[in-house]
Amino acid sequence: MESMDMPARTLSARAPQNARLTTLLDLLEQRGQCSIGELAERFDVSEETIRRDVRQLEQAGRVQKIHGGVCLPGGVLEPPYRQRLRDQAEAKQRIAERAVALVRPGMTLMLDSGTTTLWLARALGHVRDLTVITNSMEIAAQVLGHPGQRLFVAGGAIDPDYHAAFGSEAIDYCRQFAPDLTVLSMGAVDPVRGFLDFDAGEAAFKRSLLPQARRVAVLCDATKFDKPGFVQVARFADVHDLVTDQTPPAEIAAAAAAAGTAIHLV
Amino acid sequence: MESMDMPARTLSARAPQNARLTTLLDLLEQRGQCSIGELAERFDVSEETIRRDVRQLEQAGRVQKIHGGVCLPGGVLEPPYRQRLRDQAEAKQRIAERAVALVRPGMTLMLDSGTTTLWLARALGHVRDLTVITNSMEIAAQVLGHPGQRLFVAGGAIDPDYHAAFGSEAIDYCRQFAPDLTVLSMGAVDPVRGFLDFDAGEAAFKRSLLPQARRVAVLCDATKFDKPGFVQVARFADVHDLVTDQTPPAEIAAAAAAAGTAIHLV
DNA sequence: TTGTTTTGTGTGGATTTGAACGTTCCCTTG
DNA sequence: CAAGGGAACGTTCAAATCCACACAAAACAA
Repeated sequence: MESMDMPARTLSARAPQNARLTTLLDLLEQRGQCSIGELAERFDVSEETIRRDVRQLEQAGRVQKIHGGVCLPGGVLEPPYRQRLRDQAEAKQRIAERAVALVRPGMTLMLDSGTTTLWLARALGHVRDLTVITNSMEIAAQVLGHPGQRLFVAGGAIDPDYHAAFGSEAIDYCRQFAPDLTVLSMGAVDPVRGFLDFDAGEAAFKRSLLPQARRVAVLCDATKFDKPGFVQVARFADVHDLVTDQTPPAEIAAAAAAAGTAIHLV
Repeated sequence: MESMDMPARTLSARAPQNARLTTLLDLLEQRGQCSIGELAERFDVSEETIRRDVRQLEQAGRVQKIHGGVCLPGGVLEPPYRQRLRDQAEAKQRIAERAVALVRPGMTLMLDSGTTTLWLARALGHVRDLTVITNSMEIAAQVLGHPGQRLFVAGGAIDPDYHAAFGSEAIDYCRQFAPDLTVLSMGAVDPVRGFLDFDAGEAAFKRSLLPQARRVAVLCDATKFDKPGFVQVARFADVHDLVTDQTPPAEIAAAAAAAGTAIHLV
């Protein structure tokens, strides 16, 4: 396994063949972290052998190497939501700060799950007298830290990837609200099919929000313009505001103009 | 490296760096603030090393440096929530670790909002194949960080003091589940009236959980034994297990024994 | 036997740690 | 209000520790 011409992917899916690797993982899950020397003594092998094992497990994403030892993945320095925030972080943050201008004190806001909307929730920290409805646990945690903001959460089964509820309970719960502004993040934008997403459940939830909203804003960075979408969420005519960080392609700009969607650049 | 007969939380000297950061954060959540010298002595490293750790954590936004020590971020506006979390923190943590013994892999758990149940959610981090239902945003955030645990959240209007949903939507949502174990924290215990709480809404939510549960456990520290309650939540006969940190007064012990409530001391 | 995989050892490089030293900040005293 | 003492802070540098790579020995299978 030294040379890199063989894909290390072979052991990532199923359980490791080596008995020592499984025992090591068990030990880690029991203890949370171990030092290299400790493990070497425990298995009665050299420290270098342990390091090789740890390297394999790290490539498979099962553990995390640290100086002096090994621990379970999910570092202390990065709470889970921060990891996903890193992608296109500057662009998303700028977009979120621009979107704050769409919000007035006293408004009722619906924020769907998504990293860009999470940035928006953060940027709204100083706005008082706000009512926020969301299906995202991350956004809920954020809003709870903001004094003077009321929070309503759509519950149900929580998707472990998105940390949000997309089920029928969440859809039914949101139907009772008539938010002044509904803010959505989106997986892709297509000049013909409008706003698209990759996950069917997520898309169905977002679609259900459209009829209730007085105004709909979509936040997306420029990387979404040349991505192939999967499930349709909204047409251009459904969206009043599109906040993005780069001038969209001509076809998209034309479709937005024809449908009356205002484009806000940052 | 010493033997590991100590509890996992009090790490032996010379643990890997990441372990120190984790433990430092845990300590800070219990105490609210610590001095540099105190931490250096606690971890048996130089003060300079602690300062370097603190710098890292500060850059990650997890702590805040102050002259002479370190404290949790958030500043002057301390929500009552964090105060309760620190109150009797060691006792609650010990109680939570004892309560882990009531949980088996594969179980479905209902955890109500409360600082002791939040400690339990933390202590359950390494238990695989668990289904958790909760109305607490804090517990939800905690469980989302645990791989292999499914999460269902009861939503609705979120109480800004408790960070949890107590409304009729939450009650209705929880009615569909039949958890193997329902864990409640409680505001007070009375030999005659049983288990009591201070908030009517919270009490109504907890009461609604009792008929669904196969087994009910109450976690409460000893300070709850001589507090005057306000709203009744459950009788002794409704509760199968009471986990606490000190021998309860004779009247309470007698009432528990008469009703068949098992008392677990830590 | 031969070839492959795993393990142990040695070396150079990288990271972390602790002590020393100059600076900054807080608080008391005049 | 200013000055000064002292504690805390950040920086620098040497020592210790840890890590990755290379290569040889050992275990194993064909």
